Amino acid sequence: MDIKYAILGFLSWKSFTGYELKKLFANSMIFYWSGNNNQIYTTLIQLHKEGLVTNQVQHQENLPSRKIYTLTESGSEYLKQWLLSSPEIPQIRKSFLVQLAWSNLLSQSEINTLIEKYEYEIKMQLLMHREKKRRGDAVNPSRTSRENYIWKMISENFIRSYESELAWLRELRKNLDEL
Amino acid sequence: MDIKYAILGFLSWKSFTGYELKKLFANSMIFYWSGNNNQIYTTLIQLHKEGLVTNQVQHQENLPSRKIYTLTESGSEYLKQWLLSSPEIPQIRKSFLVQLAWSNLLSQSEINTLIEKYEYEIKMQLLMHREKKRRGDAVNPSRTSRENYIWKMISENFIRSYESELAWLRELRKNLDEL
DNA sequence: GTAGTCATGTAAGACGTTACATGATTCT
DNA sequence: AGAATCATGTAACGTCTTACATGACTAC
Repeated sequence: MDIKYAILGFLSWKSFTGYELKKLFANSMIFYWSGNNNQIYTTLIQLHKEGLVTNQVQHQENLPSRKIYTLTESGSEYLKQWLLSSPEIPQIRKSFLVQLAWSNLLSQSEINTLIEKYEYEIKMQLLMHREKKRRGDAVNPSRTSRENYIWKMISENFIRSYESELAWLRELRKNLDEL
Repeated sequence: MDIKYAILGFLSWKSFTGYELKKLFANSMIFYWSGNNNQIYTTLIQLHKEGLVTNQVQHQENLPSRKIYTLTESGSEYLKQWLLSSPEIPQIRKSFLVQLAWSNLLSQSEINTLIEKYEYEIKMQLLMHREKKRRGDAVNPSRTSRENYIWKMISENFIRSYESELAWLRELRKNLDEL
């Protein structure tokens, strides 16, 4: 999948500048791109060339001008086509599992340390996500109750992934200790 | 993370040719790279330059020659250093969640179709993994009971991820129907 | 005075994929 | 006859990341 659909999605919510989009990407987990300049600005320029978005330059005093991007009719159509396309299977890459796979080269205590470090990282992620959900400061267009529910469930999806990982880790540790 | 550690890991198990490694990657989920020629052969050449592996050319009649790669002492050291390094957090990319996020543009029945398609894909993945585990034909060095257990738990990790996803999907569907 | 925000853009490079290239052998 | 396996390698390209570049303003 491509960042362009995520950008078109944001613009289907409301108009944004590249700078604003960049921050939205940087602060979200669902929209998993880093939010680096290169990708955002060049994608916007390309979408503009293809007529999927228009922009309006807003001059400001004492601040740089901003380009406010708006979705066009054909942009909306293009996005909708993608929304209806068959979902891809999740791409899950856990380099920790690769470390574990070759942990035969490590001692029992080195393995335990490795697992503990990973467990700590996962717990931190979980805390972050739970805190974001609790504070309700996660991005959420919330145009309808359905949309609001869907965005909450998207947050919940991440939380459950981490919870499932922790449950798995507890079992792993317990059985390794008994071995 | 880099494919080179995964390759060094395989070679810490036993010697392999590039072609064999390619198939190992293509058939495994944990070692999530596609197993394309370019990456494998060029990485092996680079590892050889760095002295982390050596190779021995084996000429065969009626078949192309093969280069059998073996881990060196310094390759083993290099791998071990990485094994001891702090695990990265999992990289989870679910483009389906991006589709869901902007599903405000879709009708209720279009959303349901989308969810059903995704559910089907996840179920298929789960079946595949369960079947692989049941048949016991998944790659597993199984040099010690500890290693055998760890590799089984790695398979289990994938199965649980998909099970957790399905449980989440059931809840999503149920509540969207009631909304 | 150092760092951060606002705002846009470019350059260089890492990582990964598909496809191209060769050529004999074996299976259906 | 056509496809797959064995075996190595290269080319072209897509995607994403970090870092560079500018310049004014604001906050500590």
